[in-house]
Amino acid sequence: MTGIDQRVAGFEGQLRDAGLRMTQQRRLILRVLAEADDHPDAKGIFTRAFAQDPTLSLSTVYRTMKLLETQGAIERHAFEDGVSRYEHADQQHHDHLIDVESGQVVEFSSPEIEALQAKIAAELGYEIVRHRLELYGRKIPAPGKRRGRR
Amino acid sequence: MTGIDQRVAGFEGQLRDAGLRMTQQRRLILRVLAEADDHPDAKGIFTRAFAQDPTLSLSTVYRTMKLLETQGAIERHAFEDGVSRYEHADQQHHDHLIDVESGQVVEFSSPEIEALQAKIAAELGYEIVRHRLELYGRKIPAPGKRRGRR
DNA sequence: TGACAGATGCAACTGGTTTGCAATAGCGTG
DNA sequence: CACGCTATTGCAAACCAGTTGCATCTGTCA
Repeated sequence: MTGIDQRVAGFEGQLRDAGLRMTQQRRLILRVLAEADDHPDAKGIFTRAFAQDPTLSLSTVYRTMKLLETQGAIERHAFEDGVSRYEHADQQHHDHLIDVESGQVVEFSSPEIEALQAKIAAELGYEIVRHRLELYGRKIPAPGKRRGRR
Repeated sequence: MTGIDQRVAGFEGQLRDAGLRMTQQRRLILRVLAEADDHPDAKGIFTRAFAQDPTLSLSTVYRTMKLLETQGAIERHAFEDGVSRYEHADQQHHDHLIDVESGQVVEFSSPEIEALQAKIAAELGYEIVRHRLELYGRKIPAPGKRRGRR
């Protein structure tokens, strides 16, 4: 899991560079975030971290998330249910497809769509600062029924 | 303003058809909605309606909005600030571009993007149930216009 | 006009997130 | 390594959009 370790190191570096203190609770939260491959919300992060350190408080999680977000270390998304979910930002840009039945989040990216967005915005006299694209879908039963896949 | 009147009539028809009562407060809220050409939130609708009838309560606005939404008479959107904003649904599908400086909302639609979304979802094994596409942009100074910028 | 279920106003409540405050603990200095 | 300054933490209270229980009121239909 060196990938995770270096991700943690990256987080730490970002904080240090910003002149912030590296506390136990931040280290813990950073590790939880680095290990997450889903899109946990504050409570989820808190739960995972709390298991390691039962003195951690939820407000510290919120404060840390806000901090990391303004540092640009993580991204915050609010899907339809309204709660904020987080993911580390050390990956290329992508959008999300949410399975309406399971809540599972699938990431995807489409340069074509991005290009179209920019074109549309330009036609309206705008330049895009950021965007939000979420697809809510239902799994289609595999046609051939071939096994495997993922 | 017959456009508004017929929109109100449309709302009333939808409620009647659903076997619901046409109360004074609903009539008022319906009118406010029909007259709105922006994307007001519950408080905004309440404020406008309250000016006509100071006995109206905010919870009635919330209840009515939920009702109209399930009737399909209005659409609810939650942009980045998280609060629910509403617009009447008697128009064709469109997405939104939000001016990050003024908060102004511009509507647009792009069959090309919709098609791409469907294609992407299909490739991932999903069929789209609904989607959310919001562009956050900044107005570009008109091209002919001199004025150094940026 | 009367009866009754649906609708309203009010206040209390919810759930996610933020904040004031006193106590604690990084981190640079001596 | 101990010291001190200030950032950070935990806790509880506060916040805010939205919801809900309940007693009262009012459309609607006979």
